[in-house]
Amino acid sequence: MASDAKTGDQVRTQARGLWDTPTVPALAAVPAALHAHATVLRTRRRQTLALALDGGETAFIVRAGVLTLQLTLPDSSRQIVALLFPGDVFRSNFVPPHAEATLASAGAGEVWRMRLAALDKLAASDPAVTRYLDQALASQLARQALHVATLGQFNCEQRVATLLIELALRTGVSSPGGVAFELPFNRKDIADYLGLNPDTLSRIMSRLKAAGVIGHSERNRAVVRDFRALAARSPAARSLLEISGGDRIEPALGRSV
Amino acid sequence: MASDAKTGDQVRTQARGLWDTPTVPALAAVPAALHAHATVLRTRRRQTLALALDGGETAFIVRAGVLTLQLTLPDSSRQIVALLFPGDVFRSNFVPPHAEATLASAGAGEVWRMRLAALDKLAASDPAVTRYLDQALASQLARQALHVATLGQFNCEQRVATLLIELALRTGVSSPGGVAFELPFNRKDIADYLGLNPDTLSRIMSRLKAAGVIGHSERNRAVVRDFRALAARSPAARSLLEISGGDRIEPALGRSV
DNA sequence: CGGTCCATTGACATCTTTCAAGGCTTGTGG
DNA sequence: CCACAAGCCTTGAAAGATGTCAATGGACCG
Repeated sequence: MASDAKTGDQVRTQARGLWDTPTVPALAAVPAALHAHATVLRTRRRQTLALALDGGETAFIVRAGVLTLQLTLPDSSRQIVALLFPGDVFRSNFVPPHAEATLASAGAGEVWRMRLAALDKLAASDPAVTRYLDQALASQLARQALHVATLGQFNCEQRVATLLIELALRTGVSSPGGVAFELPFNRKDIADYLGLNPDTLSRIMSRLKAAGVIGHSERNRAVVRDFRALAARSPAARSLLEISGGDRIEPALGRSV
Repeated sequence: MASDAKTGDQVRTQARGLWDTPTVPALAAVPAALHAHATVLRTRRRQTLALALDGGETAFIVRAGVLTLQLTLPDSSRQIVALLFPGDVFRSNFVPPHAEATLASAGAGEVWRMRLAALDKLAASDPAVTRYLDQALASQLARQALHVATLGQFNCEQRVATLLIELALRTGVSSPGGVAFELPFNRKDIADYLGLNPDTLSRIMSRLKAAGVIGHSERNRAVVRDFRALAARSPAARSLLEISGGDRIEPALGRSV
């Protein structure tokens, strides 16, 4: 079955796909026109971005790093509603009223900010911008749908596996021990994203470590030792591979999921 | 405090807001241009709508009734990802790959269908269409964010209360016993939307009935006897009121939430 | 009238959270 | 360089919430 050769290929393919090229197809196509009209923000870890720019609606385009969209409803704890990766577009009118919404940078990153009106105007005049916005939105909505399914149907372990896969695909780099990546969030953040509690999350991570799926690593970093085993634990693995990893990686893992 | 007068006002206002006028502001503004280019579909209860129109991407605009977007991932049960109400727009490229997605009509309704390419073309040439699509999308994303928070943070009862409020605001009609509305879904559907199991849902409903919050009613219908008590059980009540009910209703309930 | 489907409800199993204790990492100041 | 403090992470035990299974009952349909 030439399994040795295949394995070698997969590793190479993964390393390339995961690190050297833009992981999100849309990112490559961000129209230059946007840059000209946007303010470039360099964000630090945990920095929050004001949603309203002196009263007006605002649009954000993620260029590097990861943003979190947090929502706190009255008498309820915080939910991290979505993770925004490079290429993603966020508009301040995407958040519900009467909710405390926060856009925060998880790690260091770069964000382009502009007035919503300016973006609209740009979109109206430049078809490339329109196409880009459409595509970015479709990708985000698809991911949001997966996230909803994750929260609604998955158990603890499946949720954690799903997040690890998503982060590995987005920000992972192939290294001797497996795919390594930053965890730009602390336990509480991850728990709030996955709708579970930090203690439970910690237990799951310990279990995954014990099973050899992920490795021990420093604070704020993680290493996936056995990507297939991880993928086997998330019903969303195939979908995430296609969305985040592109076609390069998907065939390599198609069989194992 | 003139509370009698106020109560009277509230009831009248609610009845009007909930029934006689379009509940979604965006709906009123659906550009006529869309109608000319769309196929009008009359949907029956449980009818599914094919996502691809002979190979091409498709767009749907809900005019009447409620649609459900269902997602089934491998080795996982079905999740109803979103409810689509009149005015909402759905594009077939909003669903993730490698997932079995279904768009289904909950009750009888009317849907406009057109090719995505045709809609894009229309949006490019008609600013009113663009504005409408933007607004519809923003509203849907805001609701989706609430739904994520609902699934991630709310307990059973809060989730059920949230759905009841949403349906009451969208499709409810003020009647002697309270606000009555169709439940276009069976228990399993509701459970799949809220990420819980039908038995649990049944228990919650019984508890709400016992508490006098909702009334007994025929199959497929529900009556909210005490809207305030219901609103008090959902952290998302205020947000839903503003999104779905418009400003007419919100002040009336502001104090009780 | 009987059959079928769906809703309800109890008993029990399982999963998840809560609470509390302890350990590890990081940063600070001597 | 070490000691100490603060914050975060880990882990056990117990409680609570939710899911599962099975029996029952009620509504609709032929």
